[in-house]
This record gives sequence, C-alpha cells and structure tokens, in this order.
Amino acid sequence: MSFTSQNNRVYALCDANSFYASCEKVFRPDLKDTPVVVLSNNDGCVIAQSKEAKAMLDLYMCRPWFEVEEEAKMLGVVAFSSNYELYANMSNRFMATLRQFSPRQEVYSIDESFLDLTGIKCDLVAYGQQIKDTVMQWTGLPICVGMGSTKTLAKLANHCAKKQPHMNGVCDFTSMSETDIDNIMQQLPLSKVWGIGGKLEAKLNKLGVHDVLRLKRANPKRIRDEFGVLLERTIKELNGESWLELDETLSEAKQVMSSRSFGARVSSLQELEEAVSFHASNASARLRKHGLYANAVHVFIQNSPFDKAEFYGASLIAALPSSTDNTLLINRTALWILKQLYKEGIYYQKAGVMLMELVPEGAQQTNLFTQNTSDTKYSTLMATLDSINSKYAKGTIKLASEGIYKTWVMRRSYKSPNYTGDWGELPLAK
DNA sequence: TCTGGGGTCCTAGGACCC
DNA sequence: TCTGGGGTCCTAGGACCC
Repeated sequence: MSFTSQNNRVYALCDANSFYASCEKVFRPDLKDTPVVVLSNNDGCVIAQSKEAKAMLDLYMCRPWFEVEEEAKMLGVVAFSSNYELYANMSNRFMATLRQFSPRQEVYSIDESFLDLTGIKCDLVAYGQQIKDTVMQWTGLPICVGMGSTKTLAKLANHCAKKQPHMNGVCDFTSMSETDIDNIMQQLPLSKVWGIGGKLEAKLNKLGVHDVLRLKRANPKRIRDEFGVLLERTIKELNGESWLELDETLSEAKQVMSSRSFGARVSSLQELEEAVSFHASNASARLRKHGLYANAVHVFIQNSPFDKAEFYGASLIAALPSSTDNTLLINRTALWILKQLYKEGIYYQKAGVMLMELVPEGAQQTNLFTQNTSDTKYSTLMATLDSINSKYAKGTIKLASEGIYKTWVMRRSYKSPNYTGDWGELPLAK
C-alpha cells in the first residue's frame, strides 16, 4: 500500500447489473421484460432482482421469500433458486471480455472487476460505452462502468452510473469538475461509500456527518483516532489520494467454508452427522481444487435466531494432526467435534464446516508420526473420487456417513438448468 | 412450515518474552 | 520508599464486502 502523490491514475469499476437475475435472463429471452428475482440458498431470501422487479417493488430485496411470495406471484414476478454453477460460468465470460480493455485487471467479486485505465488516450466516457456494449454483445449481460482516480471514487462513480439514467450506464469522475462531483456527493448518504456499512453510518450520523461530501471534508486524523485506519484511508481516497492499489493476484483462499441452513429443522445427532459429513467432504473437495491443505477444522451448529426457543450456537476448532486435504481424516475430525457440541432437545437450523490455516501444496509440515505410504494411498483415493465426481455429477461417490435420505437438504424449488456446465442441459434452439 | 453463504481485514487485549 | 517497557504472537470479536 502506498500513496501516489502525483495521482493521475484512472480506475474503472465494471459491475454487472442485478448479476444473478441477468444471468437467468440470458437463457430465457422469453422473460426479457418480466420482473425476475433470485432467491438465496434454501429459497430463503430475495438476493437479486431484475430492473423490472426493482421498479415494481424494491422492497423485496433481502426480504424472506415466504413473506412476499404471494404478492410477487400475483404481480407476475418469476423467481429462481440460486444456480451458482451458472453464475460462476457467466462470471468467467464477463471477466474474460473485460480483459480485452486493459492489461491490468482485478477480479474483485463474482460480478465486479476493476480495470486500470491509466494512460489511455481517448475519451474515457466513449471507452466506457465501448466496454459496456462489448460485454452485452459477447455475454448478454448489462453492466455499468464507473471511473475515478481512486478505487473508492470509481466505486462511487459506478453507483452514479447505475442511478442516473442520463449517464447511460457510464460515469467518469475524472472528466468532471470538482464542484460537480461535490454536488453529487452532497446528495449521497454515507452507506453508498465503499467500506461504510450500517454501523459506521449510524455512528458518523451521530457526529453530524450525514452525506458523502461532509465525510470527504472531515479531518482524517481525527477520524483515525475515533474509527481506525480504514475510514481514514476511505476519506483520503474520496479526496483523490490513491491508497488502495489494484490487486491483480488471484488471492489464495485463507479459509474454505461449507455451510447451509436445513430445509427443515433437525434435532437428532444422526441427521446432524450427515449434514456435517456432507460439509466436510464438500469443503475438502474445494480445498483440493485450490491445491491447499488445512491445519484446523472448525465446526458449528445452531438453531435459528428467529425461533421461539433461546438461541443456541456452538462451535469448536480442532487442530489436525498434520496438514491434510484428506476427506476421510477431515470428516473424522469434524464428526468428533460435532459430538462435543451436540446437545439434545434443540431444533437445529444450520450447520457448517470451516477449514482453516490453509497452506499450499508442497508447503505442508509433515508430522513425525505421519506415515507417508498411507498418505500416497489417500491422495490417490482422493484424486479418483474427485475425477469421478467431476466427470459424472457432484456426489456420485460420497461417504456413507453423509446419509442417503438427507432430510436436512435445502430447498431449491425454482432452479434453472445448468445451461453452461452440463452437456445434458445445454439450451437448444427450437 | 419458510429468514443466505462465503469471505476478508482490523483491533483490542492477554500471554509471554527479555 | 521505588514494582519497567518494549516487543511479538495469538485469538476473539466486530465490521465490512458481495
């Protein structure tokens, strides 16, 4: 991290509009003008809504589906369960398209990417339009482009590009006057700034800071004393001092988690064991995909904070005897932890397994007592398991402890086909 | 009946060291 | 009489992100 005092950098933030909903629409042209929402795992909450759905009832966002379902259906809203295989695939296409426009790219999230446009000698607004049109043409996804001299400003510009219809999806702060930008900032609440969430906004409001311009003009030193370095950095970034650099490295995972709420409440140890086993294998498989080894396992179980009963949440971390990516070993540890946590008479809503203290392949510490021959045997077994599960379908081969009936499995009533990830589900022209 | 999942980073405080 | 100070490492918890 360093401060570039001579800041003539240009960052662009390219962000897909209602990404999940847009992905669903790409493969359903018949829903072009239909309001569409996408539901979280377990069909729990609304997590994405197309612009038609937004225009009708923005209140749906983050609401539990069961509360709005009836009304939404009456209004002609079409719902989809989340289909992460599809979204990951579309994300890859989107990122690959953006790569055409800058040699320096940071893939920030599944639907957002920063580009470094420093030194590009053309009308940036026109360039932004070109990026937007190309993404639409190559992937079918609508996006907005925001540009600024820092990443924080590019994020804010992107917000404006989305909200101001006359900008046609592209907003470039670097070609606007300071006064114009200040006028925009004065209209924006703090929560629109990258890094300011609900808690910070409330605290700052109490101090009389209500809009972005006010925050921009706050004294960074004083803010640092009260709120820490992050917010100080944000203020500097709002003032055009670049403190956040483009991060082109595809960062290695620091932990891998698999968890889900249950389709129905679960109270027996056996059912919990099945779920924890499932998550242990799932997380282990993802660990191997990243080429990583874990040193510790974290298991948690809880009932729902929305239930009448008193909240019960328990979790425990156990160290593994040596770093491993072995499903069987990780599973055994996870089940042992579960036994420590389990309490009878509780209606559990959720369980999860987190793998921690990850190290890359080749860097793992070997334990004095580890037997290398069995290690090789295990890794051959794991490789075989992974290749069968990837060739056929996830879960073709699994641990017996994962159970067969899966009373706890999540609901996914409205899932679209795996258009891009399964030969059998390719969309075909009629 | 039904309320997401998967992450990162920073900070404060305690333990421990010399 | 007088009870240090500077440093590291670890962990839990909080805040944020999409």
